[in-house]
Amino acid sequence: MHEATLTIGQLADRSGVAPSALRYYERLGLIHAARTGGNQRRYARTELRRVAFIRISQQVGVSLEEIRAALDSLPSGRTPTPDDWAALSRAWRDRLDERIRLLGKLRDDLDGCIGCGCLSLQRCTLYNPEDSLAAEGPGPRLMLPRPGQG
Amino acid sequence: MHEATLTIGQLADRSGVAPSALRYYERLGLIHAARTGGNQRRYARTELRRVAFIRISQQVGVSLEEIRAALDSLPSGRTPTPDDWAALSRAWRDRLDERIRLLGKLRDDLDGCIGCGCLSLQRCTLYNPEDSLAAEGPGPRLMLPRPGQG
DNA sequence: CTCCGACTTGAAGCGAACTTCAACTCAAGG
DNA sequence: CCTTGAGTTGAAGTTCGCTTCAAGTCGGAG
Repeated sequence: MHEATLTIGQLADRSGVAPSALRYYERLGLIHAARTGGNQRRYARTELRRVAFIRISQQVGVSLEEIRAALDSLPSGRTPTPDDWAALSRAWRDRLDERIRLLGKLRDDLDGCIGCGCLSLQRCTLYNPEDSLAAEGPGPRLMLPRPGQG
Repeated sequence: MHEATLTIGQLADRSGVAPSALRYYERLGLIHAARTGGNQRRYARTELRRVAFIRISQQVGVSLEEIRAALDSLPSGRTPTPDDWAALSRAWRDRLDERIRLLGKLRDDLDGCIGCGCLSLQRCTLYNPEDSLAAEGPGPRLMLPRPGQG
């Protein structure tokens, strides 16, 4: 016991991420696994940290594609140090600040409009909260919480 | 000029929402339109306010299904008053506060972890920010910014 | 009346992030 | 050796919030 590597089930249990999601992450190049003779995945323990970083980044509102790009920027030769991870985390700080700021503004405006009950389209500050309304391309696009795009 | 009703194109222009989206909202029962003899939609001006409410609610992070439920709770007999709209908006306040609070906590934790560079799964407060990790059902589900889905 | 742009419909597609399924192999215990 | 649970694959399905398309109709100007 206390093996050096983890099976996909073990990584799933320890990270709280479903095996199917882990395989999906691997297809996207977010995590990596060695293979046994019988073609089963064996994860290094450092992959736990990668998975943690992925889930935290998702909470910040970053897409898997951007997360992949961030992970690719980790030093390739050596095992990433705490400082390496801290640098990546710092990169999300501004994202998070901006999201919090926009939501805060929305709340303030909503409070103001609860007072007046206006909801008038062009007039109300609520309706054009300084960005949004910039449609680009097909597919679903929400105005604020958009789970990955800018 | 200054007609009593709006065509779908006019409503689209005035609300900033694409005609296809407006038809979609109608299919979901979020907005309603009368029809001309030739089967074209004619929107009452009050629909403008409904559309505004829908877009604002989306920014708060509410799903179209929940928005529909909220709109259904408006008085059916009369045209909604500013107070009616204010009551609905107030209902989203708590949602918004909670989202802001969670993001704020994430930011603070992220700051803490930038200091230590830990990202350790079970130990780090970042990884289990008091809720999340409750999978239910198929389909995509993000942990925080979830644009509407549970 | 003709024309053209705006409108109608249903069905299909898209993008993200996964899950589910079927059919199969591997690994460990008895 | 046999069984059983865990792992493998590729393909297809799911959810949300739309957009796009094709094929046809409406409506107002000239």
